[in-house]
Amino acid sequence: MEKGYNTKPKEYILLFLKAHKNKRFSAKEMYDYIKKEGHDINLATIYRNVAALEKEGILLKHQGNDTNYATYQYVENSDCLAHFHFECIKCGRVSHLGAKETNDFLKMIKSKMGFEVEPQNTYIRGICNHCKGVFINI
Amino acid sequence: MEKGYNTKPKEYILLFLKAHKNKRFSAKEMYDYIKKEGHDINLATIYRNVAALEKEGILLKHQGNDTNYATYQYVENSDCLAHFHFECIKCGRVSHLGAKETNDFLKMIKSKMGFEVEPQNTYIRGICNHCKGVFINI
DNA sequence: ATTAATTTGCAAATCATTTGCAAAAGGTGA
DNA sequence: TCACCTTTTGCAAATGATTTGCAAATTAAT
Repeated sequence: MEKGYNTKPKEYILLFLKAHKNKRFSAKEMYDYIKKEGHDINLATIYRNVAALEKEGILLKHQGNDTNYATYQYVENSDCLAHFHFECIKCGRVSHLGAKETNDFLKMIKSKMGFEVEPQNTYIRGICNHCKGVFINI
Repeated sequence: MEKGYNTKPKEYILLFLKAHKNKRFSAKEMYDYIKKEGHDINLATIYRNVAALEKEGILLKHQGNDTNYATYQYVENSDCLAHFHFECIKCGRVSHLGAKETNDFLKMIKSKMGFEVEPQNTYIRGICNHCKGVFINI
């Protein structure tokens, strides 16, 4: 769960982002949407909250290469959008890399290469634990 | 070659970036360096020039995920030191991830997942800089 | 309810980047 | 080389996203 106090603004932000999973919104967009829903909120509060939520690993932050503002999105840990896949070149089994590790990697790629990666399309190929005999063979 | 007029400021910028290949600099950093070299230049001029040079594909632009400013770098077309590959889902172009980044990722995978990855078989899919209108890095 | 710690709202501050405009410089062709 | 037209520069002001200081409000625990 999220750390810190449970406040109205934080709740509005998370409710909104969870209701629009896997889409990315700028602070201003969240602000407008939440206002439109009839709730009062302050833009600075949104900035403070998304910064904290990102640090906690609850939101993903994106800095577009062509836009001058950041966007944030809520992703389920179990969502394939959030992670890389492994495909075993021997048995074809596909496993899933954690969202956190994936995100660390995405950040690195982005900062080092300026490359925009789409995890859901990405399969990393190698030899899986089964086929290596590390665990039990099928 | 670069388009447009050949002006002093443009020359200073390119000379500086070419003298520091594969490193990235913010507009302000270029400004400070060029000033320190004893040349006069204006910050707005730097912004206008790097924007143009990026459009021409001469410079790579990076928007760091943690910084709120863009950086630019001059990259040789022939630079290729990688094992990991990027495959653009738009144009199919394949580029190469740096050896350092590849290795960092391999280590992470190994320690987190016990997974043995074979980089040469691995294609990471996304949208390449070329298709984003930035630069080709083959 | 009291209290201490945290968070909010507001307005002002920051900071990177962009823009308008007049002056300066580049390139071309006579 | 000079005249001419186009592009680029420098400057200062504008913009736009994000951050910050601070007093007031809210939270969670006692």
